[in-house]
Amino acid sequence: MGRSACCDENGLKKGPWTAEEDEKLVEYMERCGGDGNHQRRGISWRQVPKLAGLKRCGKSCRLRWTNYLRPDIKRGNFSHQEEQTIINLHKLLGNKWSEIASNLPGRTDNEIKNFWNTQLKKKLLQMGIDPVTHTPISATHDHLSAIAASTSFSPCDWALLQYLNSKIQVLQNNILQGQGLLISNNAGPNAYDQYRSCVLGMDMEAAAVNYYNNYVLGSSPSRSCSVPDQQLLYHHGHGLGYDYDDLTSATMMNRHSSCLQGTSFGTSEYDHHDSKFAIPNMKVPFSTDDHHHKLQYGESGHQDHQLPVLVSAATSAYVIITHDTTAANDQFATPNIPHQFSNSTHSSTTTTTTSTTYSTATFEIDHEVACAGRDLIVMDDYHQEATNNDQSYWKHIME
DNA sequence: AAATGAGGCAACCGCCCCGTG
DNA sequence: GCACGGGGCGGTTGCCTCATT
Repeated sequence: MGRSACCDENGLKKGPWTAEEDEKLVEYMERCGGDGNHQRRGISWRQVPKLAGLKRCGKSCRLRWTNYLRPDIKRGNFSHQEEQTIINLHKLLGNKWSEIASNLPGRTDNEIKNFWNTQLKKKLLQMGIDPVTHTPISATHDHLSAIAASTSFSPCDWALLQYLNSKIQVLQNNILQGQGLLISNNAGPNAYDQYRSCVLGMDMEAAAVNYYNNYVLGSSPSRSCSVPDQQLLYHHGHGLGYDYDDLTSATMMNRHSSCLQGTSFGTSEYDHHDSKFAIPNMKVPFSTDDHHHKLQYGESGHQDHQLPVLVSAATSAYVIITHDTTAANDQFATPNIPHQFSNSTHSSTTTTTTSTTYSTATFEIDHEVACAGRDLIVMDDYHQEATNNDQSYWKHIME
């Protein structure tokens, strides 16, 4: 037997709340000593309207209080940081608005849900990102998405798959160009390949062929997946770091020279300094384990804004560094530009959102640099620029 | 100036989960 | 184990505002 809706009871008001009703509810809640106290006293929300002198159902009171009248609610536009937090959490959690809200002090699930539905969704679509899957909208990626959804990867596999994806892009490009299935025609070994071969003893080319034959052409996934699609789908060389502290953010877009030209891959954000956002069962090369932390920055160093980028020989790439220049946030100077970009062309723009001003500089990684197999680590203004080609470094932080 | 449409957002609805008797 | 009530949650609705015609 279904339960009757709480508002079905006779004489109860529905619809928008008046100032007078708000006042009564606030007065009652204050009398109770704040949120939750009435519950601690054993008073249910159902009793609240009676005690507060309201002709509303308890549920309506609860919603009005939690979504609007609560004193700790933050009003006003969402900041750039909040936006990014929502996007990142939505990527990990989906439509778990309450869970997302719990990470945004002063914001309610309803508010976040509305903000997502009315603004963020559109924004992502404009960027060419599917707001449901957070993956680039393209046939190629849809195909890979389907594969990713049914396969599972160990931490090492994850890194491997990034690499394999770059190979697949090459393959697909070749197919498009009628060149056949030559997996290594234009991609010489880079430092990353060498690292994998030498440290892990893996034959990358063979692995790529194998992967492509079995999982792409053969569509024969045999493992279960614990890694979100988008992590697989972001092209090898995609930026993986993201600044949660709103000082500098960076996005890596990677495109293949022809088949993917013009395709926006959008952002690939991953909070690598706060484990609560970490994707389960995934260890990324730049994980913030203490060992790495001390190794790179000493006991008290920071690495929150470190943005490692692996650049495949098969790709050209852009790095977009977005720097928040909102007065309140501009505590640090402009981002360091890694010397890898010193000879690269770049452009810059300044964007102002409702609450944030940020400048965006785009740097094209020189193809020769990419082909030289440089493993780039892009640092923000907070830290020293760092470059690391050192296999021992990667070995260190990946183990 | 009036009509219309679009977008934003507060509020509601219905389902689900969990605790309790 | 079952029924019930309370609370929480996500999806949806409908009102309000503002821009456009």
